[in-house]
Amino acid sequence: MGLQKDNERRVFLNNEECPIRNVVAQIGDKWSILILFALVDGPDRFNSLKSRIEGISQRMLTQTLRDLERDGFVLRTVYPQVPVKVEYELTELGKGLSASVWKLVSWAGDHHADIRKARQQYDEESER
Amino acid sequence: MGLQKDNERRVFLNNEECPIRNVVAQIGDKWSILILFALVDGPDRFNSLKSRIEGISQRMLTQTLRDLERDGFVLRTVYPQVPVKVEYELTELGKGLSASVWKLVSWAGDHHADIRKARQQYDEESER
DNA sequence: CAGAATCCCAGTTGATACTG
DNA sequence: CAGTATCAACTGGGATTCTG
Repeated sequence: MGLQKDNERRVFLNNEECPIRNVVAQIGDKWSILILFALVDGPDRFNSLKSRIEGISQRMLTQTLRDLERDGFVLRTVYPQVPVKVEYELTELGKGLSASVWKLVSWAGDHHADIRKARQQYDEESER
Repeated sequence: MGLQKDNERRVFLNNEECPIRNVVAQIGDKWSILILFALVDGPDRFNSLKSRIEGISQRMLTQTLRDLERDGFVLRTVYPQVPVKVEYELTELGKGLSASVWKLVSWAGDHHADIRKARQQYDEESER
């Protein structure tokens, strides 16, 4: 797993086998999770995604979709019409990932107030 | 929640209230999760952490610990001896976060093979 | 419509040296 | 021991322009 339980537990980096760096880091970027969630309702087209995901540039949407496709989370289908139509949808793997990430986001949502409070308190204390 | 269910679901960015950007993005950096996991076994000292987390620089360890402390995930205790001793440990909030992240990492671990396979396949296909 | 290609800056990170 | 300070290098990502 890349995480090993030794006498002294060590946490590894640069380990090809490590899912933490290899997967979590992959979706820890600025846009992956947002795209994943934008697709949970069903397939969607490039420009539709672009308009639904606030603030994303076309460059980043393309790039992040490619990465997600590469990892098997997203399926890209081209319909050869004029003009061309391209649909993106979650694979089964992608749905699993989304569900799993969703739990984390839920936790974050539930504890968001605590975090903001801690942050505020920390900032106040460090001012003095 | 920052995520809203409209007729057309939109995903927001730059929303102060949004836990996705505010929390997940916070721990989506290069080191936070590693540090969190390094602390699940119990309190640890600065230099011990540094040696257990492979590849982290002292600068990044300091900085990331500060951020985690600010968010209320980590507690920092200074023992005024000579030389000084500083211990870091997870707060209750931090334990909750770790547990929650752990589920995601577990999922990643379970499906890591699938992801690597997809990645390999994608790369092979794009070579031609 | 759905991108590909460039350019370029701002923020992040690493390396190094110094300190209470 | 546990940092802080500084500077250089790297890189993610936005803006813009062009195309099948």
